[in-house]
Order: sequence, then structure tokens, then C-alpha cells
Amino acid sequence: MSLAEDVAGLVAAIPAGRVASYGDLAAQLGVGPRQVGHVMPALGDGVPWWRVVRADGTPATCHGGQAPALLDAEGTAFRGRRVDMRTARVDQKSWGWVKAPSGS
DNA sequence: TGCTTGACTTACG
DNA sequence: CCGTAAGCCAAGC
Repeated sequence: MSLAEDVAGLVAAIPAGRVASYGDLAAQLGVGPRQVGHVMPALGDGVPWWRVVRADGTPATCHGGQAPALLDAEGTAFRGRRVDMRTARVDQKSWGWVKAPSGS
């Protein structure tokens, strides 16, 4: 099981109108936040990468600023220029399973 | 084998 | 809100 597969599963599990931060995915996978960012380009457009935002709610820095448009198109809760992490943040129950570093 | 870079995070000012 | 600094793990050279 590659890390990319786990990340792809989590990102794909993010419902429309919701978002998750790199740190959230990293925490679920038990890896560093940078690793999530490294596997993201590996996933390409096979997953809703735009639903993955920064810890402060800022959309992905890549794809030129196209992420906010995609998020807005899905009805994501925005607060000014950034996503409202208070409500838009995906429930961890949506994943249900947590890949802890020490066994499952 | 070792250094540099990065779709990151948190903390401080 | 923005800039800087330290910490983090993996890929690239």
C-alpha cells in the first residue's frame, strides 16, 4: 500500500462542499504534511485535489488560483478569500478509519 | 551517500 | 493580515 493510495482514498472520500487540510490528511496517515503535498501531484486529476486546502483555509497554491473557483462551484463555505474551516472542514467520521503509525 | 527543494504546519513579531 | 524562523519527511540531483 503506497502512501499515494491512502491519500487518494482520503481525498476521494471528501464530500462536495467540504474541504480537508494537508495536515488533516497527514494526521490520518501518520505522516508529515509535506508528504501529502508530495503525493498530490502523483494523484493528478484523478482526485478532487481542490478540496485539499492549507491549514488556514487557503486553497492549493498550484493550478494558478483555480481551486477557489472549483470550491465555490461546489458550494464550499467561504469566508472572504479563504475557506471557512469551521464548517467546510470534512468530518473525520467521513473517513471513519484512521491509519495510525502504530498498528490500526 | 549527502545536500537541496517542496501542492506544508505552527509559532512569533 | 503579512513576513520570518524552525521543524518535518520524502523525492530529486
